[in-house]
Amino acid sequence: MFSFRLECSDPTSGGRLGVLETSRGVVKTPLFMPVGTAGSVKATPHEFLEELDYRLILANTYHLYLRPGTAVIAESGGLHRFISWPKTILSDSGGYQVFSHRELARIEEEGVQFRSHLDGSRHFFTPERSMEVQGILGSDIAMAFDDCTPYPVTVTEAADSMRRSMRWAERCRKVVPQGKQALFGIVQGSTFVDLRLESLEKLLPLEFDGIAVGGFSVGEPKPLMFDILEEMRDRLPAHLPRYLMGVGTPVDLVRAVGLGFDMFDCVLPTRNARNGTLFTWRGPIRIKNACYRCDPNPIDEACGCKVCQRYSRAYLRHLFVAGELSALIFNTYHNLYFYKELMDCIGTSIRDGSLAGMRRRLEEAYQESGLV
RNA sequence: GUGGGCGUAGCUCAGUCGGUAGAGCACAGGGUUGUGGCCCCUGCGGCCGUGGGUUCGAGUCCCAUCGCCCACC
Repeated sequence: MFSFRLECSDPTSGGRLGVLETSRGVVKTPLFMPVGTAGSVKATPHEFLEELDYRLILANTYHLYLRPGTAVIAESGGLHRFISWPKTILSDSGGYQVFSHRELARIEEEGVQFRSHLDGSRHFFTPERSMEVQGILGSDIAMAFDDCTPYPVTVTEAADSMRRSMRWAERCRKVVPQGKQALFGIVQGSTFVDLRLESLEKLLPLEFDGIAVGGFSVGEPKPLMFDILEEMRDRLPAHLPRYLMGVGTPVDLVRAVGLGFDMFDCVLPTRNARNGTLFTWRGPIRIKNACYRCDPNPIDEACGCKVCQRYSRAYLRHLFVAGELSALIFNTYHNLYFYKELMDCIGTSIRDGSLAGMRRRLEEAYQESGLV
């Protein structure tokens, strides 16, 4: 079961408020989904996710297929049971992994030949196979298997790649017809507006449950992405959830919500936490910096998270520098709290009509960091 | 006491035939967008134990000396 209900669409800010429902629960949009590649949001027990009220996490088809493998997950009764997460799961198709490990992959019309990054073993992934594996995982929302186009490419290469993704999307749809598992199609087309619009036109007749936009944040200039999102804005059907894949920074999220996007995932809050970058309302701080050696203050005075309630920057810096596992856990917890609060705040701002102001404040705070 | 080995960046060590020094780690700053805690970039850092000598020129060759290690007495 899958449904998306649009509650309001604010003409001034461009932001949308909605409710997404699956048989495993209800979530409000705009929504940020933490990335749990291998069936776990890194450094984060499920209890923390529940505490932070995250009700939808990502899992990755490619990673879970290689390890532990579909047999183990099937034997355990599906991914939800295997990882003991009763709430909603969205599975990424593996398309992005082909992109990020493209030195190990060879793309053909039929599918992708690739070597495992774990042990070098050979595999052949097709749209059908990705759907089959996502079916075994039993995710609530499956993603079409796409060809994520690198940047930069020529318009010809981008068109070839995008059209391949569209043919693959059609094949995905045949394996997972409407009403079975929820399935989102993915718009490609690199940085070419015409290709993006063509891609969208090709997806719409396939009646996907949601429209994702992929292939951004792969090295292209940021304004280019926002220009294209703006061009797409009025062509996207209002009744479908819009998912901007792999994005992004706090400022990216506010901007993209203003362009009508409802769902996001990104490794930034969790990966950057593990590398020492912590998000705050006054900009990012790099906890490893020497200036925090003796700083008795919390990461963020304005933050209500339990890490900020208890621990000083000095202690968190020490844990990070010492390579303590707790540093990864505390840092990740804080960043996930920040992202949750950010999305809540975005929702409230849409209701208030204050999204533009919030966006300006955040842009100012993040201006100097480069994370804008 | 005798013989041998070793003293080069904060640490562990490279340094060819003699041409005024490099790496890794550490430290400092930056990067990371459908995830490997990985990784990448940049920077700081040296009276080459000390004193003589040979040489146009010594981390490198010679002498002395100090320190550490090993073996033998």
